[in-house]
Amino acid sequence: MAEKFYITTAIDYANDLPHVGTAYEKICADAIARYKRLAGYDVYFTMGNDEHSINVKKEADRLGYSDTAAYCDEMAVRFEEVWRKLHISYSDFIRTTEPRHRKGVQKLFRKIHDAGDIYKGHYEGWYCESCEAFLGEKDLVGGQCPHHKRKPEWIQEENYFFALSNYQDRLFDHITAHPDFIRPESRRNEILSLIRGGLEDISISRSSFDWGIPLPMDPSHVIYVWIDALSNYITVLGYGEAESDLWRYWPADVHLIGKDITRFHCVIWPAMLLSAGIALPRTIFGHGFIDFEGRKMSKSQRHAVQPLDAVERYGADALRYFLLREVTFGQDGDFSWERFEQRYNADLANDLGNLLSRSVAMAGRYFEGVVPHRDPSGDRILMDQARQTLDRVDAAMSDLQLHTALDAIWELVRAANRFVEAKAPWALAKDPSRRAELETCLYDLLENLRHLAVFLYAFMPKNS
RNA sequence: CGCGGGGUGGAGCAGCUUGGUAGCUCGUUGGGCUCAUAACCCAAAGGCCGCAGGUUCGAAUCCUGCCCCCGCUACCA
Repeated sequence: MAEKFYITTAIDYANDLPHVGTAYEKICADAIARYKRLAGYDVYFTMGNDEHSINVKKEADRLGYSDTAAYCDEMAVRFEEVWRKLHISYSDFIRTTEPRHRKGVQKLFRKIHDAGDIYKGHYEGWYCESCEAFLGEKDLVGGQCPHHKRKPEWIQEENYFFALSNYQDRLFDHITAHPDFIRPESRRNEILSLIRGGLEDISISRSSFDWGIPLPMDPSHVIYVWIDALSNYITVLGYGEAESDLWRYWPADVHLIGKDITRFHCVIWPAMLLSAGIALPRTIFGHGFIDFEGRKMSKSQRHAVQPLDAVERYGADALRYFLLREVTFGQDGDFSWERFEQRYNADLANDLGNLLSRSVAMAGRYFEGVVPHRDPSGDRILMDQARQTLDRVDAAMSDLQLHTALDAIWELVRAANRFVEAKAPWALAKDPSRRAELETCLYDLLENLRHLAVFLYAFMPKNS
């Protein structure tokens, strides 16, 4: 039985189409998932849409939908279309409005409740309607919301709370004892200092609107959207069902998420799992953001790139390659058309494309396209290089260093181009007595292309 | 004292965990080859690795202080 590997991506708000930053996360996860499959693992890879956000409802209202669910249905279709065009090989796509999710969330909620970690309390504070959030005294400037220049209202609400503070010490100990629990290290440090500063209980229900999953013990409240969303990682494995074959994939080996939501994943989610008596995930990896032309992407300013624009112009593999190679995994990166075209031309077209082109042309010209035989006594320069590349790629992928893996592969590409220069097969072809050398040279080149195709499969599945 | 990220040849970046001749891509200059996509290969120029101290035989890499840029506060991964 193959060892299992479970990787998840964050589920996305269904109120707008994914931009390149959103796609980046799925592409990274897909590369990891494909690599693991190639390495023989039994991989499960999930993604989905988060549909219970109040922002989703507002967007549906704005567009004139009388039924928010109908809007979500359409968005789910469009999201999945984008992911398919990027060749994202996900195992399942979960939507938070699905019955299986609702059942799972309520089950988890009940578990936490039974553990004594949910209580009813009052929530009160200054509420800015424009921010849709409570503001602390120290946030106010002259008694006003600093962003909207208006006086917030004092609101009191009766809410259910999750006793997050109960888990402060256990979380801290777990993170300290497991260096790979939160990655990269900078995020880990951030979370540790956050916990050190003390955790407060959080409000986990809303009664001011009904777009969401009702509390099992009080249907007048809906469950806070983050509790709802985080649960997807287990509901997609059938947590809400009596029996699920998929449960063998838990715990997750990697939760791949954006750096902005590390707090939810590294504090609240593990605390929920601890409370419910469920095993914790192995690694939570917070990747960086992708800027566009040097500036943060923004939907309102229409400063963003649609992944499909890039796919139409250069193909999915080119976009995947650019993001995986150009961005140091874990850090922020920048997408610009200029850089993209540069990478495309230099790496894909010239280095790799030309290598393929010249190799195949020579095989055709000298051997009528038939792969020649190798002289066993010939040197193994290129073969040895490929062997080293395999080791380097494997080490890099085990450590989730996607950009390093591609670096290593491209060194092999350049080595192959150098190999051609060194062997000068066009000169060998003019000398019949060196026929064996020529055959070996071409054999090695073609064999190397085959190796490259395997190496590149995880990153560029279409063309490899 | 809010939290965090970054400052490396003209541009964009890696290296920093586990100190020991500063590396990659693009660009520039010169050369080579002709199988191939005006491609590919070789060579050269170009950096006091933000600043100042400290630890060390030795620091881009560890420690301390400072400066500058960016993100978190507005839908957003």
